[in-house]
Amino acid sequence: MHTSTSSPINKEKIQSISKLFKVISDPTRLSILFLLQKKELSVGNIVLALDMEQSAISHQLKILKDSRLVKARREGKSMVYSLDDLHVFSILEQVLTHINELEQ
Amino acid sequence: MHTSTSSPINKEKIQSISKLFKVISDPTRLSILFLLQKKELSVGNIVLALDMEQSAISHQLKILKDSRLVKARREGKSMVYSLDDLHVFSILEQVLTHINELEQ
DNA sequence: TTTACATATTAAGTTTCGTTCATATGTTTA
DNA sequence: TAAACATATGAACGAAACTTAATATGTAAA
Repeated sequence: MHTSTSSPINKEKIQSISKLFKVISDPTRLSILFLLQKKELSVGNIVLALDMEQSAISHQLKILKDSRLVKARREGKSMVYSLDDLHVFSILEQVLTHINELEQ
Repeated sequence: MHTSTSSPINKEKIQSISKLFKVISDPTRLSILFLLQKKELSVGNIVLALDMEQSAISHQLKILKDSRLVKARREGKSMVYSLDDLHVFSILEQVLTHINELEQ
């Protein structure tokens, strides 16, 4: 099947795709996504896991949330984040396969 | 199958993945990749198709080539570029599907 | 109802990145 | 071999993005 026949690639689509890739091209955001694959986590726990400033993590979480890749809910004083887009994660796994193959 | 069991995600892997995504997160480079999916093209033809400066295209082609996503061969006075990594293109197609689903 | 805790937000500072301009390199043709 | 053509390269500029520092907001506990 050709992508070109089923859905032509116009400029808007290029923009959408590049925006998505830009979001998941930052190491911090990528790390957060891989962390959340295992289980949902509070901001504090993400900060601990990645050993970064709380403010930096919050900024990146906002970008992930605005892109609808993660969602958040309040739990007492904490905010608990989890993946909101499993399809994107399957893309990440495919890339991991790609990287692993390159290593060999 | 868990990625975490088959291949743990360490910092180097995160860096590799983010580098790859960074390369394909630029609209110009993405456009070039989609153009080359259909057929190989000379620099001049890519310039015509995207209506951009020759220098800008050359710079982006270099980045794509350094990342081993495209390859080049000389043909007379021209350089002809083609995809060098079909696996990355299958990732792009999956993303296209993702985008198309979001539209509906 | 203060105080402590957890996260979000704003602004500033620094770096990274893409484009443009000018020019160099390489190839063919006259 | 000089001119024309095709592409690559280096420097400079502006914009975008990430981090940090300071502070605001929201929730629970004392």
